[in-house]
Amino acid sequence: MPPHPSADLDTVLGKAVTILRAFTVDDQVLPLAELVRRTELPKATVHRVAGDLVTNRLLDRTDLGYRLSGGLFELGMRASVERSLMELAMPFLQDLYERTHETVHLGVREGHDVVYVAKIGGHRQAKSPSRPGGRMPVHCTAIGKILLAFSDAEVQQELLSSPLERRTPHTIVAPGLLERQLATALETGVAFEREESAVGLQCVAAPVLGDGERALAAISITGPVGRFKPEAFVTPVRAAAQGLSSLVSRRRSLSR
Amino acid sequence: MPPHPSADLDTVLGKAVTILRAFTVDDQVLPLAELVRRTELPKATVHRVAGDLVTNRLLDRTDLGYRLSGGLFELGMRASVERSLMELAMPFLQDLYERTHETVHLGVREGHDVVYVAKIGGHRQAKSPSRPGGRMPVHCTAIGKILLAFSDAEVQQELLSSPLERRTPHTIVAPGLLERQLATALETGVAFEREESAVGLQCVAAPVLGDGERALAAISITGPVGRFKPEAFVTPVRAAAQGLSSLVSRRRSLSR
DNA sequence: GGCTCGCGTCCCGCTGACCGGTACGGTGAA
DNA sequence: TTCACCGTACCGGTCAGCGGGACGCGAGCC
Repeated sequence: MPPHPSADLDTVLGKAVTILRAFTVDDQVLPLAELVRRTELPKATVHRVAGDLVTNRLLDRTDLGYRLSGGLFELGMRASVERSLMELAMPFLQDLYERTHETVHLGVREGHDVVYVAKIGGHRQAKSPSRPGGRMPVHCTAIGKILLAFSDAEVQQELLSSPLERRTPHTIVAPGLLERQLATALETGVAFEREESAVGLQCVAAPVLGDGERALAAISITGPVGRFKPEAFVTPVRAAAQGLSSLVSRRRSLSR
Repeated sequence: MPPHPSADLDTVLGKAVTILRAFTVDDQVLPLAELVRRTELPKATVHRVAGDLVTNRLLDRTDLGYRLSGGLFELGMRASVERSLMELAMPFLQDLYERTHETVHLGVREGHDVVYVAKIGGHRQAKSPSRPGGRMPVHCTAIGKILLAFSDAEVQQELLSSPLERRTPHTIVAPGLLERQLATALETGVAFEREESAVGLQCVAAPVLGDGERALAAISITGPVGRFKPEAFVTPVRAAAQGLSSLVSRRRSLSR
C-alpha cells in the first residue's frame, strides 16, 4: 500500500515526493533499503533520486541512511497559511498555557485528518500521541470534531459516511452519535474528547472562525483524566479562540 | 542572481526546488510571472513544473497565483533534527518566556546564517525581523555569535574572512572586533547583541551544547533597548540552555 | 574457511518525460 | 483601438531518467 496514492510515479517529481513522504514523524533516519521497501520503487531508482534529493538539499546523508534535511524544514515553515496562523496564534496559545499549564494545541483540518500546527506543553506534559506537523483522525479528537462541526455540510456528510477507525474503547465509531455531537458542538461552540484518541487523555477545543461559520483552525487544551476536568477549561479556550478569530478574520488570504 | 546557486537546473528536481525556494518567508502567494522573474526559467517550464508541484501537493493554486502548500509544511516538520530539537526545547523556551515575558528564540547555524527553529513572544512583542524558519546573518545576532563561538575553529575562520554585511550603524563589520567578541563569548558562555541586526533591539544568547564544545543550537532573549537590559537575563538564558543541553546530549542522532 | 544474505553502488542501452520556442485568448491601462 | 502583460496550450526533438542486472562488501552462520 503506497503511503500517498496521489503522487504520480511516472515522473521524477512524483518519485521524489514519494520518497520524501516515506518518512513519518517518528522516523529519524531511514536506510536505502527501508526506503525501497516503503516506496516500492526499484532500488536503483531510489538510490538515484535520493542522491538527487541530497544534492538539492532536501535530504541529508548520514552513515545510517537518509533523513529529511534542515532545508526542507525551512521550506515548510514558509508555507504561508500555516506559518501566518502559527505566528498570529502564538501569543494566544502562550496565554492559554500560562493560565492553565496544560498542553495546548493549534490544528487545521486536512481531509479526514487534523494536522497539528503548533503544540505547547511543559516538562511533564500528558504524553499525547500528537506532534507538531503530525496527523490524527478528525473523528476522535476534540480539535477534529470542532473543525468538522464548523465545516461545510458536504464535507461533514462525506466524512460521516466513511468508516470511523477505532482507536480506543471510547472512540466514537457510530456515525449517528458523532453527528449528534457535532450538532451540539455547533450550538455551544466547543467540542470535547474523552479518551477517544488515547486512553487517559481528555480535551476541549474551540474554533478559530474566519468570515462566516467556517473554521480555519481550532485550539484545544489536553490533560490527563485524573486532575483534568475539560469543562473547567471551556471559557479560557473559547476566549483564546475568539481572540485569534478576530485577528485572523481581518486578514484575507488565509482561505485554504 | 539565482537565490540558491547550488540547485542543478538541468534536472526537473533542480527546477522544482528552485521554484519552491523562490518563495521567501514574507511571500504569501506568487503569480506565475513573478516566479519566472525570480527563477529566470522559461515561462513554459515554470508553468509546467509548477503544475506538477501542484499535483504533487507541494504547491497550492489560488486565483492570485501559487503558494507553498500545507503538505510542504507537514513534510518540513518531519525534518528530524529541527523537530526533535523543537520538541525538546519547547518546555524550556516556555519557562523562559513565562519568567521574563520577553521574546524567546531557538536557532541553529546553517552556513553563514542563523535559522530560527522556534520563536515565542507575547501580544506586543518587540517587532524583530526574525521569523520561525527565517534566516539572519550569524555575525550580527546574539544567537549567531554564540553558535559561532562554539563551532569548529575552521568554520569560524572561514566566516571571519568573508565580508560582514552591515545591517545597522551598530553592526560589527570589523573581523578583529568580532573575533574578540567570540573569544569572550567562548569564555563566558553567553553572547550579546546591541542593535546590530535591527535598531532598537538587544539580545542575549546561550549555547545548547552537544558532546564536547560544539553548539547544536542556541537560545536567546530579545527585548527593546529601553526597558530591556540584556545583562539581567544572562542567568535565566544560561539556565534554559544548559537544561536543554543535558537533555539533548543524551540523545545521539542530533549531530547535523 | 566458505557460504549466504542483505546492503549500497555502479553500469549501460532504451525510451518516453521533459523541454522551451512559439502562438493564442483575455484583461487592464494608455 | 492599441499595446503590454498575463496565463495557457501545443508539439516535435532529444536527452534525462529509467531500472534490470552485476558487483563489492561486511555480518552472521555453518
